[in-house]
Amino acid sequence: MQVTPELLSRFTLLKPLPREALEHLAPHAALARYGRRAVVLEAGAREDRICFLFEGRLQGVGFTIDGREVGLYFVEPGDFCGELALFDDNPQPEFVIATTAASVVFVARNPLREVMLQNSSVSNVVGRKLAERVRQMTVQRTLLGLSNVPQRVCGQLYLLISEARRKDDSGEIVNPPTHKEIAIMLNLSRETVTRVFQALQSRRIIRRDGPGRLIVADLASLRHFAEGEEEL
Amino acid sequence: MQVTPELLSRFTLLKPLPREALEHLAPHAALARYGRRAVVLEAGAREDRICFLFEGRLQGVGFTIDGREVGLYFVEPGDFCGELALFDDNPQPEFVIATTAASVVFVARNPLREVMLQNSSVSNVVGRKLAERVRQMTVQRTLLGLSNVPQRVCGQLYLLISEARRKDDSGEIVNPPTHKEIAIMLNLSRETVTRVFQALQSRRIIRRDGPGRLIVADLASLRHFAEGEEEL
DNA sequence: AATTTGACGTGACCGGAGTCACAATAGATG
DNA sequence: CATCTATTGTGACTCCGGTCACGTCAAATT
Repeated sequence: MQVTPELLSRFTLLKPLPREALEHLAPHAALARYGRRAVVLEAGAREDRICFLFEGRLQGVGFTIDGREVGLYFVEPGDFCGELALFDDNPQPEFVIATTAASVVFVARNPLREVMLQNSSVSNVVGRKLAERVRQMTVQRTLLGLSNVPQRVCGQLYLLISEARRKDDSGEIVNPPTHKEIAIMLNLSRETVTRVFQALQSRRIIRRDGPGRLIVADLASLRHFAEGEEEL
Repeated sequence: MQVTPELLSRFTLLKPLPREALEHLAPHAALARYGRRAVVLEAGAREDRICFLFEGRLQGVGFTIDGREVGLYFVEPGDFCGELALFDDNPQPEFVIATTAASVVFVARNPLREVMLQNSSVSNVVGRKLAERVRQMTVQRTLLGLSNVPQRVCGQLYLLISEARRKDDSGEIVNPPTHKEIAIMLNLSRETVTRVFQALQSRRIIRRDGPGRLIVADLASLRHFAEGEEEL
């Protein structure tokens, strides 16, 4: 399917690009749709394209040597993944899986590399994004250091909100990850996540709103629990 | 203390630079020495320099909200840290601490940035290095997914060897981290790491050689344990 | 040499998260 | 609508790593 420069410009990474760069990239871009649980990027593959998420939610997933899943990061609409291919030719280190039905735009690696090298301001943007990814991984890793497990879950929920929009004293998470998907992010079992969710629901801090929406009714309380000022 | 271009060229990141670039950087570089436990880079600070490790060992360390230490990565001689400052102006996300007496070379950020932007091949090198860091963090995170704790410790030891030199069926770790420093890398208590080390020593797989050297006598066995083919 | 400090070693206890097993939904699919 | 599958919910039990409380030892510091 053909992709217009306008569509490309809707991604924060590509937005600052000059019009001509976008027109140069558009022929090398393709739209794709994935169902839940589909593999978007394959670990170990020498991917020659970058993946921009248009709608839905993706998750970077690794596997331990004993076959256990490890959650690495979530990808929100407007963001992207597989960007390591822009910097070197090594294989993609982790799987990227659609946690919901998702539509993505693939942009071929080499044209994007060229644009990046010619336009040093673009290079800056990509570098900044990669740096941002490192910071995000650091925060995620720090979450794992919390010995109090409910606190860990609340921290993850809080991260999921700040990444999405958040208003006043409440927020919402669209296309929330399943308990299992949250569990592998936090090195927990699915049951433990379920129990924490139960506790939060009974305290009216969170609430489901249909299939694809999780409402955080009391953001302040959530933050208290995340910061350990109160125990669940 | 003044730094010569020759000294700068001994770092893998700077080695490929043309002579004139090194001469341009040298006046903006300074040598510094740190004692054990000294803070080399401060979290939250807007560092305006990149840190190249000449000898010793550094560790990136974060803190959870409840004050617990979290180990993020080790820095080996020849490598560097604080490189996020090259890409954006956000503060340094984590502490970098000397786990042994260490000598480092600081290079001012802005001159290095200029060299990086002018010489696109240099920009590539820095980008590759950052990508490498992301891969390394991914591996480290995956280690944490292992439910078998001795396996986790063996995996970390194995990583520490591959980063240093490794020959035939044995290897050595110079300036090995303390048990505590390994523990925070793996979300374990110091005592647990000690117990695993005891088990490995009694099986003649590892052995201390003076204060600053850890010998891995049986690398094959270590790998077996790391890969879970055998249980400790 | 005496003292202090920090790293390492080791046992006992206990809490809490993993595991297992199964029930109850809710979404997909025919 | 009926069926099937994935997700969520929940209890019971187990076990293993954290915590605490020491002791030992080597190295640095006075």
